Amino acid sequence: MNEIPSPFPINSISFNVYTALKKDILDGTLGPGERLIVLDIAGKYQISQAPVREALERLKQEGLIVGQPNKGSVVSDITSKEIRDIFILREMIEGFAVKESMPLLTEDDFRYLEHVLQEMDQAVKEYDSLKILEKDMEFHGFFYRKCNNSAILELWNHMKTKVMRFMAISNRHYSTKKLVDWHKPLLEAIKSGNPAEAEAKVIEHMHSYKTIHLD
Amino acid sequence: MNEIPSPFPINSISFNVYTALKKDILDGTLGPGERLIVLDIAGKYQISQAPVREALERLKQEGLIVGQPNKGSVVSDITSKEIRDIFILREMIEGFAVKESMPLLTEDDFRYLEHVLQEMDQAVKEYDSLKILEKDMEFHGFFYRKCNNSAILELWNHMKTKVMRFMAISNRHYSTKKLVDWHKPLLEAIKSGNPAEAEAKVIEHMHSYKTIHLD
DNA sequence: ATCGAATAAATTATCGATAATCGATAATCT
DNA sequence: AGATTATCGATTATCGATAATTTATTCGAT
Repeated sequence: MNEIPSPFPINSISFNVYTALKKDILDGTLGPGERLIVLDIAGKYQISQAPVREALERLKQEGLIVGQPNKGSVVSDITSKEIRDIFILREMIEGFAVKESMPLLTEDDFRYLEHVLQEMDQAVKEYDSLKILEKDMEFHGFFYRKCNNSAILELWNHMKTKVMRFMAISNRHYSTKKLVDWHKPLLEAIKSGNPAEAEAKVIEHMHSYKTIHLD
Repeated sequence: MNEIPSPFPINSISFNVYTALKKDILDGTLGPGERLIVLDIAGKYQISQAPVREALERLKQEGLIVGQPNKGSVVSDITSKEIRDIFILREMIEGFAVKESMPLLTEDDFRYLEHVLQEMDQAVKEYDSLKILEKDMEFHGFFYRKCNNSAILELWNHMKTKVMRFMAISNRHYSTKKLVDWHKPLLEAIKSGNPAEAEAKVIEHMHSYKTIHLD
């Protein structure tokens, strides 16, 4: 019954404005603290208030904006403390996600993961930090999807949004050659089929992230 | 900036209808699969569609209902698989939450936790399964709040809603004398100040839950 | 009888307007 | 002056109606 994770009318006005606002928030066009005024947005896109409200409600849900009763909405802030908290959490569960996924992985999966790393490599060469970030998320998200735990997958989607947002806001450029160097041995450990080794590598990996992202 | 967790006008029509619907869902008046038709609800409470839509959007956010584009909303189902997934996740993080909290706990905190257990004991004697459940959540939630990790606290609030809903739907009555017997040694281990021992007890505790809740 | 197209009914999505609320400033009182 | 109340502009919350979409029903052709 619960198959629909996006309870949002695709190709509807509300979905379009939601998408547009989300993009603006994620790429930093709308910075933290910026006010979102229903009538202004409705005017900008030449639509009525209803779909704007619906879009804002959705963004609230995702934590991208915060609102107070009768006082409208502002783009939410996100602190490095929150990101550190997320990486602490990831350190606890991502090893599990990888371990659980491992027995299920096929040759196709490995090819796919290698492909993602190739694209990441390419993005590094192009200094395209958004693309690097996306490929990084894709690589890690893969295991969260595969590990067959709905609670963990849901959690990942939440965390992912916040991390992406933080990277967009902070002007860290996330384009280090090291990033690819980190993922290759991790993938090798996973391919080797040794769960303990893979888990250790994941935890090490998370630790490195905390440094690159936050310190 | 992000202090407002409830972006909802209290004392507004939308808040009232949201509360009413939530109550109906949580106490089972509206069972899984039941359709929620905007105009019907608006008619029932003699209000217009807008606040109903807003309330539904909020319930969607909490996972209590699911909706498909242009097809309205139905009360969501929740499976024992989802609950099992949650306890697997809790097994990974609740030990951490307890360990992190331990150095911060005061005598007042211990007294409070003991008080909660007393109330749980009382609830067991009264066969009041809702109250038992609430006290259980309060006990465990305490550490999620104390552990100083926003991501983990947020996650807890999410998980809590689902577990409570599952217990409300399933006719398991959650009133076992064992429950209190489990918490007492857990609290003792925490009071003892030995993190490793406390963590072990937490994991054991989670394991027992999986049995009592699901098998 | 069964199928599918056409139509009707039900429901959601969107609209534009009105009412309620907020924050700031001006006016009034002590 | 200092504090309290009234007013104003801006914005949100709510409304009732219309448009768009989905679901149910009818009806003719096979």
